[in-house]
Amino acid sequence: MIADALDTRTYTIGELARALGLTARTIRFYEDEGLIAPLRAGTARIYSHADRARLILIRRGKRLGFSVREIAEFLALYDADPHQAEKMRFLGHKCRERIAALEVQLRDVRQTLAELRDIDRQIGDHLAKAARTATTKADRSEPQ
Amino acid sequence: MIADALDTRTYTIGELARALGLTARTIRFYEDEGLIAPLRAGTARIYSHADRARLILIRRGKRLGFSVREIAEFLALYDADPHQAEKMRFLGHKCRERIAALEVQLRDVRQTLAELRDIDRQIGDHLAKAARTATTKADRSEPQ
DNA sequence: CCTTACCTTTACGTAAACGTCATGCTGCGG
DNA sequence: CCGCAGCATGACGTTTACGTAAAGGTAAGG
Repeated sequence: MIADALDTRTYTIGELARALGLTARTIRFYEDEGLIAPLRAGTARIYSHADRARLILIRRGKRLGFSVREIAEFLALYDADPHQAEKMRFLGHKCRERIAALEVQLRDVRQTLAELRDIDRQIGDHLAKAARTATTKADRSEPQ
Repeated sequence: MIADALDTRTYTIGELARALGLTARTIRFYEDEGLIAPLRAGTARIYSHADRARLILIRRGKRLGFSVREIAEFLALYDADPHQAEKMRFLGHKCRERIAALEVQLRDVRQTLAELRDIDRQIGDHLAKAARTATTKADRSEPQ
C-alpha cells in the first residue's frame, strides 16, 4: 500500500536537513535537547516518517518564535499518553497556556499586518503622486 | 488640552521600564542598537510620548519573534521620510517582504491554534470519560 | 549634611542556538 | 585497494540579547 510505503520510508539526517531547510548540526542539536530521538543503525541515525513530521512541528515552532524548551513542552502535548489523569490535567493546563499565548500572537500579527498594509499603501500612493508630478514637469518642459 | 497634556508628558527610563514590563538595561540596549534615541536632560534620558509608542512597537516586534535588527528595519518603515523616491521604493519592498513573512506567521499561528484546541478538547473528553469510569466503579463498590 | 532613590557609563558575564573545525568510522564506485 | 561521500562524536567559537556588578553623578527629604 502507498500509505505503508510512505510510513515505512526512512531518512538519513542529511536527507531531512536538505528537505526541511535545516542543517544536520541543527537536527543533532534538537536531539541533544530531547526534542527528537531517532532510531539507530549502529551509530547512524534513522528517521521515520513520524520523526520527519516531528521536525516539521519543531520548525514551525521556531518560525513562531518559541524557544527550544518551549517547543519541547509543546511536543509533549502531542505525545500525551492518556493514562495517568494527573499528567493529562497538567498537559491540559499547559495546552491552554499555549493557546492563550498564541491568541495574543494572532492579535499582534493581525495588527502589525494591518499597519504594514497601510504603510505599503501610503508608500504606493506617494510614489504614484511623485511619478505624476515628474511626468507633469516633463510635459511642461517638453511640450510636444 | 488633554491631548497636549498627553503629548507633552515625558517619562524617565525607570517609569517606562515599569510601565512596559521591560528593564532599564533593555531600553538602553535598544538605544545602543539604534532603535530609539530619546532627548537628554544633561545625561539623563527623557522619553516623549512618541518614544513610548516606539517602545511599544519594539515590544510587539519581540513578541512576534523578530530580532532587534529586524525590528530596526521594521521601525524604518514607520519613520520613512517621503522625499527621496529611491529610498521609498526600497522601503516599499521591505514592507512587502515583512508582510509576506507575517502572512506565513498568521497561517502558522492559526494552524497551531487549531491543533492545540483539538488536543485540549481531546484531553477534556478523555478526563471526562475517566471521571465517569471512576464514578461508575465507586457506585459499584458502594451500593447505597 | 546625610541618606535614599534615582539616574549615568563601562565592562565583564551568560544562556540560547547553533556554526565550525578536528578526527575518525563506513560503505561503495572505479 | 583507494578515494570520496556521508555519517558520527567532541569540543571550541560565535552571535544575540540582554543580566549584573562597579563606580559615580544628582535631586529630594529628614
